[in-house]
Amino acid sequence: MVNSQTAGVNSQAADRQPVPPSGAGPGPGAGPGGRGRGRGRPRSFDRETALEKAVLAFWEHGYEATSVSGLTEVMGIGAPSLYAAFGDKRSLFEEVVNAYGTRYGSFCGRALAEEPTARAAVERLLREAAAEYTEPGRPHGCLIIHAATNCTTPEVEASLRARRNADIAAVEDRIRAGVAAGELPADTDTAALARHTGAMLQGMSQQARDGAARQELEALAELATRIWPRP
Amino acid sequence: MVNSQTAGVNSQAADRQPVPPSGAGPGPGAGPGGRGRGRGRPRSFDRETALEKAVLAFWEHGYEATSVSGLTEVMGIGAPSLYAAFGDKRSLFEEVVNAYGTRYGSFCGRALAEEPTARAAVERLLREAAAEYTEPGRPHGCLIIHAATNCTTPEVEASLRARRNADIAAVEDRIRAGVAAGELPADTDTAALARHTGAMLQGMSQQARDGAARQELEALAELATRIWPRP
DNA sequence: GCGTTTCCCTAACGGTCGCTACAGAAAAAA
DNA sequence: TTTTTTCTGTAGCGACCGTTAGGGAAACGC
Repeated sequence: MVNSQTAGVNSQAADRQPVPPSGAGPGPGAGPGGRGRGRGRPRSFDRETALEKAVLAFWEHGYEATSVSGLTEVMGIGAPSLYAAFGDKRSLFEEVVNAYGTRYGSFCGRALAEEPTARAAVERLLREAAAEYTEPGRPHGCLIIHAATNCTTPEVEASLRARRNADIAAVEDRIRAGVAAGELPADTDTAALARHTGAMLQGMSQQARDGAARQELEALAELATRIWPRP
Repeated sequence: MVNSQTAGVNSQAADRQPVPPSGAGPGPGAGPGGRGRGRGRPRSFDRETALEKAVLAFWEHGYEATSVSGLTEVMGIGAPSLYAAFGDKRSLFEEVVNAYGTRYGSFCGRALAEEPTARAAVERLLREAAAEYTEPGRPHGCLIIHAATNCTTPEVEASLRARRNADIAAVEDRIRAGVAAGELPADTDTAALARHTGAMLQGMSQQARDGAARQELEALAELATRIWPRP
């Protein structure tokens, strides 16, 4: 009665893949949209640009407070185009979170991977977070931390929570590697140090949202590194 | 056309005062509601009990995600009774925040006021926060920190933000007093220490929401105090 | 040119939101 | 008792939510 179709899930099988695994470069076809060759009319908007707008919207207002009509407005497309290109709101948000991670959150992984010691890695992580969280011209703080607190959709909340805990686990892995390498005492409480790093990141993100300036967050980062065992 | 009344603000001038400044004790009249003597039918529910339920609901789900229908359900009253007793959703939330502060957040002010030194005050503040934020049988974390992030009503978000910043300012006042008393070096960066304390509280609150146990938060609190100038 | 395929726009769906008119019930005051 | 005042339950308001038919319009392969 409500939906006389098969099961009313989704009738049009649009492309909807997060990112087509095309070869290197911007891909074939310089036209707008340009996702290789299709049979019919090509998309009239740039998917990546629209996704970036969605990232900024979700980043600033969070999952719930960002309405689909608000999304269509900032993305410059109609609701049916949004649903055809990204699926429903949740899958768009999922894609947004991934895009955020690669475009804005990559400094975390880089700091952990590129620095020679665990201590230097965490120091750089916190220092760069102070800058990232207060970068002018974009929302302050971290999307992963703030976009899905107090959410009526528990799965969304749980997904970001899992991401946060995974990030802390990554820090702990790096610290453990430092202990194994002999940089840190063998009895170092790696879990506590990692959790402390995560708590500092989360506190800094909240402070950034509450109006703290970059210098203040950097002072915070500097303070936080004092707890480490003397080198 | 929409509202043929005067301005449609509020027709019934119910009592709606947050807490009647009655004398000490539970007040006159042991009956349910018992707000002195009124002329008509007395309220059939206990206002304080209902408010406490609202505190827990807002605490757990936040301002936006707590619907009025959800509130009426947990409070055990109908929507008109809620509006007559507490005004609209926002003023109820305001009252909830105040009630939370006096019933669950008072440990902050006590720690700052009762300890002999600034360092001991902050240490106790963090240690007790670890316990408060993970207390079984009630929502984890802090309502002030989490109930109005990503809010479609900017005033509500701003109100809690102001409260957080005021709390940090209170910590800084205590630290400054410690400097003035000679407990701490005269060149102590009081603002940074206070902000660090606030960031730790916020990080601990988020960790509590993300599933951290009391012991883990206590380890965090212990770590955080290492940054203080040696006594 | 053709037909086909896909996209975009308008409009609307059912559901929930915060909020309230209205009438009836209940208790205090007379 | 009667009168007056207030509370409570039903039922519904308009607005917005996320989501989707359905009908042109546009660009492809041929």
